[in-house]
Amino acid sequence: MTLTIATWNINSVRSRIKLVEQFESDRAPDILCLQETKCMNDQFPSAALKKLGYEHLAINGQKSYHGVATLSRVPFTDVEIREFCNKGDARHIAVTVDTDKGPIKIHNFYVPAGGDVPDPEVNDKFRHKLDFLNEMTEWLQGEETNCNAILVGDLNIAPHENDVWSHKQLLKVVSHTPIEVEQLAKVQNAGNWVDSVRNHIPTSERVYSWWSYRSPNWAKSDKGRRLDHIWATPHIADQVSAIEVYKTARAWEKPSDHAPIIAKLDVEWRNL
DNA sequence: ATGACTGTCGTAGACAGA
Repeated sequence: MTLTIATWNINSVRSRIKLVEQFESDRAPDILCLQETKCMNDQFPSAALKKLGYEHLAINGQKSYHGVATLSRVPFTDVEIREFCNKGDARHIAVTVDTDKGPIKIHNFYVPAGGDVPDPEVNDKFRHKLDFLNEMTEWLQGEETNCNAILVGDLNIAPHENDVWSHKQLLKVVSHTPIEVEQLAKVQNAGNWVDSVRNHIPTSERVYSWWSYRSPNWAKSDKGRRLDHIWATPHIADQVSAIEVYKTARAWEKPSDHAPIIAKLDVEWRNL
């Protein structure tokens, strides 16, 4: 038995509940981490998701914006929510599940997008993004270093040259600027995280998880970015046997602008 | 041509996404 974990920026869970159902039917991940749910907890379509087999729901929503949720067939032994930058934003939730390799903590993050201008002096949203990453770094290098963990989500940064359609043209575009890439590396180092997607797909190959709505020929022009990530602590990273970017979902009717990413782990969770 | 868009709230158009 394996454990499959998916991350997907759904861009409104209420508008795209049918797409979540389609994804469950196609790939049936055991744990599905959603970002940009865009609704308060009492508006969350819990009943429809429980029908899909996701009996265990960890939800951190807010009105209109942001919001994360972790849906699971596996029971949680713990749920934790952390607020960043004292803004009251719903951008993180962590669950813990029991496996034959011991407990695994699964962080689900939605990092701020950062607005248009990549200068913290003139753009408060960019400053917020950098502050958020700093807080992540400080927290992760604290008490979070010694347990088995996975960190997924829309981190809104494409770190490598082949994580964007044009490294040169995006160097000054928020999501691929050197300062962001550097800050993301600090977060990664702080938790000793392995980039599981790049561990399975070499950096010489292009990988994207997001394509703008503004391009009607998004598939043909393929001007994407890898904004969504699956990281794991070293021992768990060794158990990741497959990675898939489910690009099919980006071509569905009324899609999210992000595609799901799936990791398959050789980890036992049933009948422990 | 990095835009030719999209969701929420609320009922027009601002705001956010990235």
